[in-house]
Amino acid sequence: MKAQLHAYIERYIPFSQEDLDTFYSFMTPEIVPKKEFILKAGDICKIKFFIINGLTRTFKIDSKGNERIIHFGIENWWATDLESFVLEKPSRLYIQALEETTLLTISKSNLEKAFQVIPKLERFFRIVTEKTLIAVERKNEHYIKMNSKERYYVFVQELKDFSQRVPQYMIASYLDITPEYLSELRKNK
Amino acid sequence: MKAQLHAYIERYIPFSQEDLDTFYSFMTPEIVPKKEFILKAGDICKIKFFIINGLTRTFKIDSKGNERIIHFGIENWWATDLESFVLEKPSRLYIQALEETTLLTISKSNLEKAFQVIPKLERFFRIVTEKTLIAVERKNEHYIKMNSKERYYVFVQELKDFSQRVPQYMIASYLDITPEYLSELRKNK
DNA sequence: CGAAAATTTGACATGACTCAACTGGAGTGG
DNA sequence: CCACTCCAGTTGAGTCATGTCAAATTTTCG
Repeated sequence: MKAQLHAYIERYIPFSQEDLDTFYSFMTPEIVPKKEFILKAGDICKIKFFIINGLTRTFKIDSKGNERIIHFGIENWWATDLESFVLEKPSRLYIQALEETTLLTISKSNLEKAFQVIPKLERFFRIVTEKTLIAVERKNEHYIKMNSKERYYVFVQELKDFSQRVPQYMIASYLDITPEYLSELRKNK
Repeated sequence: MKAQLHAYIERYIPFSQEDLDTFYSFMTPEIVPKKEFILKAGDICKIKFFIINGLTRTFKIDSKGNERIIHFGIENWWATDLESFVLEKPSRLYIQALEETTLLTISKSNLEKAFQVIPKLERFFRIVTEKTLIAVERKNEHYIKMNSKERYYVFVQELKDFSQRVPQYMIASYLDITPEYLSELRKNK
């Protein structure tokens, strides 16, 4: 777990074993069973979760009461409601484990301490945030500006194995399609 | 101009006059006339632009040849194609001044130098990137998951004065609606 | 095995787009 | 300062993609 975190960080910056030990000491491992929530709307997101393995989904409830999946999280991703975390305001999002998921958690206060002790972590999180931003913008460009059929094919093509782990109605939700219509699309392949 | 940058940075971190002088020495001011492009698709985005005043739009050309506006940029925003800038690959975006626009530009290599000389800039850009990510995600949540009418009303409500500076067909493009249909929506207010 | 959840099917409704034509201002040049 | 052009915005007719709702079918899992 520690080694995995180390490898992940070293993708972006050089990081000594000492730094790793220090950073790791601010974190708490946690195993979350399937279906359990790690964040609920209304709560303030005070913890960042680094996913060691497993699968999460982040979703909100729209004005009609439907769940809308915003993104999935897999190993080596951070699951957080950044808006809630940064601004310390109640979240509008839910984050739920779809499989048994192993996490490394770090509280906001511990993260700030870590920044003080290991300044290069600022660089690391700057880069990680940039990567996340790029991914989010690419999703928008890719998906939103296509019609449903294109979106579905791009999704399946890019994430073939992943699309097996998730029920179809969740993929529909993520792609902003009704489950019925997605079913239609699959038929007329 | 320097003072404006200083005030902007100090929103997020304390920043001495010396640091400012150093940082500023890596930057180049530039005035871009209306309609001019500061980035074109195909080019690699090697420069970050900080907008002192004026107005830009970032857009792409979709598969049908239509312009799709991704976002606007006003004073105290950074205009960049982050994906192109970070990964050094050809951009798919255009960035164009809609009004005469004053910019502070910094090249990627100068930015890296600045990070080395002023490590706390890492923190600054970490925070700025987080803010940007929050804004992008909020746009998605707000706009994309609503129907056109709702999107339009939210937009006008939140950006009333701004919506005056921009022709209607650009607002339509930003909201992902055809200009004809937006016209329809406005009528049935 | 049985109940609950997920997927499919079909009939119908509608939001949003396309295309073409028209209107009205805002330059621009003679 | 008029005539002309050009561009943004509006209108309307027709169409299509996608959504809604309700029911049937299949799959999953305790």
